[in-house]
Amino acid sequence: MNGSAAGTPREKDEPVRQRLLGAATRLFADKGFEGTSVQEIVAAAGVTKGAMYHYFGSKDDLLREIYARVLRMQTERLDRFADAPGPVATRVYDAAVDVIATTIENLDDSKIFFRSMHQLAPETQQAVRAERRRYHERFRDLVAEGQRTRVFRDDVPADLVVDFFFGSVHHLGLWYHAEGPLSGVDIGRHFAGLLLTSLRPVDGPGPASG
Amino acid sequence: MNGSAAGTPREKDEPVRQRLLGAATRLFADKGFEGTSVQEIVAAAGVTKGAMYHYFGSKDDLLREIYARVLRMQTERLDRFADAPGPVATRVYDAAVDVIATTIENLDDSKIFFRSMHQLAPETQQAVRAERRRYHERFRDLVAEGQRTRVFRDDVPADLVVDFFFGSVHHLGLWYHAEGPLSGVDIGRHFAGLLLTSLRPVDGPGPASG
Amino acid sequence: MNGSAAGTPREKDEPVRQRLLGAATRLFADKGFEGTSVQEIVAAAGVTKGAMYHYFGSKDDLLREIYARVLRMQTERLDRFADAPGPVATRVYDAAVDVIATTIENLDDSKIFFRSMHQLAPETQQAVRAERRRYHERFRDLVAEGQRTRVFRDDVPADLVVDFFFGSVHHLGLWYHAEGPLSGVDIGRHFAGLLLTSLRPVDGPGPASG
Amino acid sequence: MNGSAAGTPREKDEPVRQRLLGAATRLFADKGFEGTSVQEIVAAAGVTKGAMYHYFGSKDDLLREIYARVLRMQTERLDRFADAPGPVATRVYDAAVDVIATTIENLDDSKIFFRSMHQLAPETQQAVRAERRRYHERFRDLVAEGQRTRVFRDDVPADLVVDFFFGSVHHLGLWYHAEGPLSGVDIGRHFAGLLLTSLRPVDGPGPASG
DNA sequence: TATGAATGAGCCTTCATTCAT
DNA sequence: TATGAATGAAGGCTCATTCAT
Repeated sequence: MNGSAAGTPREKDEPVRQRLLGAATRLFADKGFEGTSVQEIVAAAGVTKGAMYHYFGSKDDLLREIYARVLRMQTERLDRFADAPGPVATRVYDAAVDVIATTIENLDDSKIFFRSMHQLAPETQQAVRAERRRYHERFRDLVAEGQRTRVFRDDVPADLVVDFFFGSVHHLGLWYHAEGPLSGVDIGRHFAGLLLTSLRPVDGPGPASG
Repeated sequence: MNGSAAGTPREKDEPVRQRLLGAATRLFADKGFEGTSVQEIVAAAGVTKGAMYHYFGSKDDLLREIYARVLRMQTERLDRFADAPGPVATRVYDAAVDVIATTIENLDDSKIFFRSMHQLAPETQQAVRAERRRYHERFRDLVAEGQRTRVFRDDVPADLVVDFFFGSVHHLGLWYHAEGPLSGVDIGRHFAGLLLTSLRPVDGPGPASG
Repeated sequence: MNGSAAGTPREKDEPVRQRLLGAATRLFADKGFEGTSVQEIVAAAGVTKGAMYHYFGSKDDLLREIYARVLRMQTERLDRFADAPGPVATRVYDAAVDVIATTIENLDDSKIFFRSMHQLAPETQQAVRAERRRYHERFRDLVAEGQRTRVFRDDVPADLVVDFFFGSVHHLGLWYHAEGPLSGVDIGRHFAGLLLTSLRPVDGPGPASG
Repeated sequence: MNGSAAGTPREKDEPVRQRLLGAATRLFADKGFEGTSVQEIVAAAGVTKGAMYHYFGSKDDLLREIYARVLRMQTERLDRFADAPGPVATRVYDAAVDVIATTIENLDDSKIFFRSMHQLAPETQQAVRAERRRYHERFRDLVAEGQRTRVFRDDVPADLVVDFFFGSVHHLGLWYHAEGPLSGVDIGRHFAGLLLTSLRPVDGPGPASG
């Protein structure tokens, strides 16, 4: 018989834990992991230090959870798009639009991801990299499928295409602002369009021949 | 008869200052700005703390100098390529190859640049952003020139094209390793090729139509 | 069954805070504010640095508390004597004896007060000066009352009389030693006697005419 | 054949030394001895650190010189007044006026004297105290002479009278401002008048009997 | 006589974490 | 489940002083 008697159970059961993760995400994105003190996090979450150490083993633990949450979501979504029916070009396009729109919806997560990787404990860091690499390979396999079927040019290694595109994705947190005229999906369509176009078979690697 | 009499005086005139900047660059890239202690920097440079504070006003000052050095170099190089004669596609291609090769040659600088911006004092941060914006605009103007002259597609805003491409550039530090099979110029040619291809006039924005 | 159950809770409720203030007072008086390190204070109080920064925001904060304590006590005592019934000469005499005896009882506070004022933050300094000025004015009004009623000579501005007398008070810390033959009240009676005599109406300002 | 060829020799021979002492005096009075860095002193004097360490053995040495200068001047002046002809009351009065006027003319010296004593090396401190004590005794002997000759009341120890009066003198630095309406001599006459009056023979030690 | 780069010890403060309650 | 006092290590920085020139 706990607090779930009234209100949505999910949000009532672990409100402290969620508030802590939310506050930590916002602060880590704004000021960096090392630039944020545990005191600031618990103050922003409206709890005390003792409470935080009840739910999380350490400050690093908070960061680890944030990474886990991001990776879980990204993997789930990519799987859905990659496993969908339809031509490979469409699947790549849709997955590309989605990853950009999703990244923009969770821009704080993205800011943290590439800025704070080196703060994780070595083993955690390796685990994150491994999971990330699986994600990369999933996307690369899609590209390679397009290359095998002659839908995409094959003079650029598929791995390199993925690094090319995901650079643009990861960079979003450094320039995108919600106040601008373009929504996340707008950006997604533009970027995915550039990606698909860049993969069209070409005559040569140099500057446009025409 | 040492090198300072007639030879290159660079290594003898400011050896301590240069050693400090070098050590700081390496360490900041490896462990982050906040993860690196002044003690570690001076130990790596083989001097004492007092010496560091003789040449730099603070730890922040070291970071500021690193940013200034990067910006100066990047601006100089882009100007050279943008002002060169020849068709706009060639100029964009050459500049794109160069920025990637140069970034890879100075990968530590690149790692620091986008990870530690928020550690700079607000005014310094603004100055860096302003200088960075000028660089962005210089590149964007090249793209826009190509769009005006119908060499490039014009259904994607030139600013967005620049953000798309430079995401890939800035991301290099997160995956490129010198031990791989591809040199900086190799990567540059591949990425610049993808960029140029992505800018070819297209029928529509969706997944490749034909 | 310790003192905190029913006895005086003072020693048990805030032992660390009080020990810190006591140690700081003693050391600041001996070696000056800048000549005393936080390390020395916490060692003398038998706690760690972290504990000190749990109770006080900074080393300056300790000094500020010492000033506040002194000012509170002095103001309270002067008010009591000034508001007492009886002729003005008696009230001035009693207040003068008391301030001297009290100063001698808290000689460390007195040593700190006039030696370390310039170490306070500008705003704190102003607040202390303002409170000190109110004290001065309270005493001055007593003197002025005596001048108006012809009990005291009125050829010396009352403000100047107060500065004259309180110089002697503040100077106590520089020469008084408890080992001497005279108690605080002894000194108080002598100094108050000199003050009262100096205020007797006179023929002229020059050297004694008779 | 040194720089004394042009200009007043005295001021030309040791201009650096004098400028350093002047700058140090001003800064020590403003910010305290420990609150003033050697760098600030040499900057204010317009010389370099090396120059300072050429003329003075240490920062402490500067302070020692300032104390020596003050003591020398005060002793000289008191001697002149004490050894003058005339009644003892007049000599005390004149000496009292002079010490106040002189103190006000050199208020920075006075501020330093009582605030920074504890910064001197133990031996220097003892030497200063000894010299100071000789000064005190010289003045006390004047008072005692007046008591022996029945010009002054003798129910207050002469030593105490001197401590009483010199408290007022030393306190000047804490409240006197040149912008006020009263000159140094004005204050001197008022304070000396209060002193002389306070020394008139009285009926009893208590509050004025009338 | 004067320079200024370099030293090295020490200072104030912050902070993640623990633990008795 | 939660508190908050207390710890202890580490961090950035200042500064009087020295020394080769």
